[in-house]
Amino acid sequence: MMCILPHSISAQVYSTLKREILEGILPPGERLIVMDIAGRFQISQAPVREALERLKQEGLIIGKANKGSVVANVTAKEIHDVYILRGMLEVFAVRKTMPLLTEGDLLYLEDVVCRMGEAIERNDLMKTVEIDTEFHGFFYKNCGNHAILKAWEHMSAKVMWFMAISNKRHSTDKLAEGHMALIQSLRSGNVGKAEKHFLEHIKHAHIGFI
Amino acid sequence: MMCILPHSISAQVYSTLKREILEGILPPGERLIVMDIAGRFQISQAPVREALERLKQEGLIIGKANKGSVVANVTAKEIHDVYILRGMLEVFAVRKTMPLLTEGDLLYLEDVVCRMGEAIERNDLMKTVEIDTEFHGFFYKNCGNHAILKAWEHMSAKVMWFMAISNKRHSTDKLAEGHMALIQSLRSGNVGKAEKHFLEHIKHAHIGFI
DNA sequence: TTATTATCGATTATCGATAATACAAAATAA
DNA sequence: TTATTTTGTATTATCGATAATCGATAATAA
Repeated sequence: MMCILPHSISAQVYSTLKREILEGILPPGERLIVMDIAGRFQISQAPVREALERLKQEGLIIGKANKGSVVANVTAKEIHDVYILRGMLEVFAVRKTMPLLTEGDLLYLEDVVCRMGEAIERNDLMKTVEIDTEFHGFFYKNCGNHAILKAWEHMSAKVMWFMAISNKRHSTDKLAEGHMALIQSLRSGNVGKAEKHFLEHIKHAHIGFI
Repeated sequence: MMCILPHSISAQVYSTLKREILEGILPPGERLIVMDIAGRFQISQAPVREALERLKQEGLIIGKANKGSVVANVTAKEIHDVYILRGMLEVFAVRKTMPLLTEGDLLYLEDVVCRMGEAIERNDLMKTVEIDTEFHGFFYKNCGNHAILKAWEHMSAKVMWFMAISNKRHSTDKLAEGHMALIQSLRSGNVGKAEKHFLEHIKHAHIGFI
């Protein structure tokens, strides 16, 4: 209950609206009227409300009481704020995960990057962004700290949004190579070096793309 | 819309259920049936679902798809995980806020601690916990990083829960004094010292009370 | 004019009922 | 017996309609 199931109606609405926000089809400031969306999907208001609630909690939309919701605005300040938080968390996650990495893990990560390369090849922006999130999410999932994983899950939608915006302005060519290089650092066994490498990677992803 | 308004029905249900969870009236594992709660408050299911959704997102309850929700369990591991995360965030928040503190801010914080003392006097556990959250929330609100404030808001309900549990086992006598001492550190102007003091305070609040 | 109050339209918040789902237990077949 | 299918029950997920709320605008009074 109240879990947004993969196949539930609210989940479909959530996914669709999220994609449209990330792709810019629903630009910042665009109003999201429950009844309109319900009509568009030919469903009742309840699942729409649930989907909007989740988007709001992830910061993709802003809702005012008894008024409607609008697509949030992405500011440089906000990207910077998230970068600071993500930097702290991800450095921690990499530090904790790295000593536990198996060869199987590294092969998995390389496979993820391969799939990312394929998504980039066919210009599939959404898939590219999703796979990037899968790559970084690996460390949050394996760092052994559930609270930090939750914090990542709370902000990952915004990170995806930032990435989608920046990748429309800049080339994604070097994205897969950059991740392969991260794996190289992980293989090196030098934790301090890997932490710095991830931080630099994040910095580039957030600040460099403004 | 979909903001839980202070006076909306869903907000009342949320507050009541949260209080009952924190006070232990609803113990871990207790099932929360939408229809039952709706009947108890003499309302329909919609606001109940909204309240449960929020409790779930805060980690106070766990919901399985198409099954009901149950009150979550508090484990030592979980308290430790939240402590690690909170330590990182709050040290950052204090570091950023401290140089900006005015005398008015310090007087406000002292007033907060006074009110905390009063709540402790009259054995008002919930109020004590709320005021503690207000005290620490001050730094998240003023650190200038909205993402970190959001992260705090996501975990503060759990922090309140941990505190409520621990304060039922241990005395709250020294709680106000402890916070006054924190303000002393803030007045000292020594940022490094204050950071360490806050970290020690958090450590005590989380780990020491298990 | 200016301030205050009343009305209106748009949109959410809430309602009560129905449909869909998952789990457990009972029935059936091998 | 053991595995599979069916049925039943508890509970959520969804529905369509009504009530409550907000902001803006119009009407009124000073």
